Amino acid sequence: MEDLINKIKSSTTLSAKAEEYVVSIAKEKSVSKGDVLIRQGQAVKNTYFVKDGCIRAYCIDKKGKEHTLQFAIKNWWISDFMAIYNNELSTLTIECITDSNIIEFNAEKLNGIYSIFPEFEAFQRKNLERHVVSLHKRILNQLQLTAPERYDLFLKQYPDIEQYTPNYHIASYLGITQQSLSRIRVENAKK
Amino acid sequence: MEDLINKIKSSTTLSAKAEEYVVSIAKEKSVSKGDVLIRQGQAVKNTYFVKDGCIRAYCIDKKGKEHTLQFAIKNWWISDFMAIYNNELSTLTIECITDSNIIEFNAEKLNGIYSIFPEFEAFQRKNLERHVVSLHKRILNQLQLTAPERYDLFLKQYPDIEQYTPNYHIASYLGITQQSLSRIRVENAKK
DNA sequence: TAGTTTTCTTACCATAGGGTAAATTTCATC
DNA sequence: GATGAAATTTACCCTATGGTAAGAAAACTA
Repeated sequence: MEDLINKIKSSTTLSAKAEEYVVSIAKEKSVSKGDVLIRQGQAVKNTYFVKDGCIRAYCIDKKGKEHTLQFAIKNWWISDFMAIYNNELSTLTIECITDSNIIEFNAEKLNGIYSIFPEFEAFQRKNLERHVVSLHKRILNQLQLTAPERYDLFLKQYPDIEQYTPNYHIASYLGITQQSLSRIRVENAKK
Repeated sequence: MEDLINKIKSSTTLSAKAEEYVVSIAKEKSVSKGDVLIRQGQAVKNTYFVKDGCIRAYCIDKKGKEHTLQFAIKNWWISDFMAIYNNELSTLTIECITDSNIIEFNAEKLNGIYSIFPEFEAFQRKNLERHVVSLHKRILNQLQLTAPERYDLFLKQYPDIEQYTPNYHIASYLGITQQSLSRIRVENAKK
């Protein structure tokens, strides 16, 4: 919980009351590998802050194939933001890849925080700006890098994620099959 | 200018003073096909609101190949947000595809608006939420759709953009070559 | 440790898309 | 309308990746 409070304090002034409010709507939880926090097609009730562990967000297409949109590790947020912002049912499934410790927030209350404590607007605006930048970068990477280059970059961005997740989730994040990723890894090992 | 003011009013309360301020830092301009508003590698001074016309943002990779990140048409914003938020030099070039009418904002002043008129925080937060959603969707489309499917979707999202821009810019947005797009178009025409 | 399941690798063939080049069409300008 | 430039299509071959399947390795579980 402290990590999160410090994270918030680092980008906005946080009154004692605001801090108290955040703590009051937060629920610390331990979850197990395989647990599903949000299921595709259902209403999205919560947003999660990862204390430790590894969680991923994916969607399943018509053919039943999974596509990983995001991995969340220590100090990251994860939820189906599309569903929350558009007030729709979830298109994503959020699943724990490892046993994890998380902080659960009621998405509605967290969304209502702006009217109670307007100082959170700036905090969230800055968060969203960073989020937009990272998504822009991901799109540009997808456009201009080859699969091996994207894999290199991925390993740099998530240095020790390989110990958390099977490779086929990484392949699904990169937009290739696990067989292709395996070939890339074999090529890399030769060098 | 009215379009923009109405757009802002539709998502935040706008005091007379705030409106006055926005107008005071806005410069309406007519620009010509081929004009470059922001150049890759240089400082980003402005953010643009498109009144009409068509503008695109692209980056050039090591091999000299262009990759289109965004098209902006009527009522859209365009700039190098990565550069602005990270306070870096531009990685994008913003170029007018057609003669256009735009409103130019000094990016720094627009960024300083939050401290002067905090009511803009909510406006910008909501903008950014929508932006995040659209980027998420684009990434998911890239992951789960084939090139012909992405092209279909593109035509639905930008119904009459074909009259503005050569196909090779669309190909570059979709992440394929113009030759591939041409093949797709031939296939589509057969049906 | 043996057995079972999961993950990863390898192999084979099929295919979409890339690279280069040339032909064709469309568009702009005189 | 004639000329030249720009954009699109077509053709050729090549490569990266996909799909399916099977085998090998690793990770669990009893």
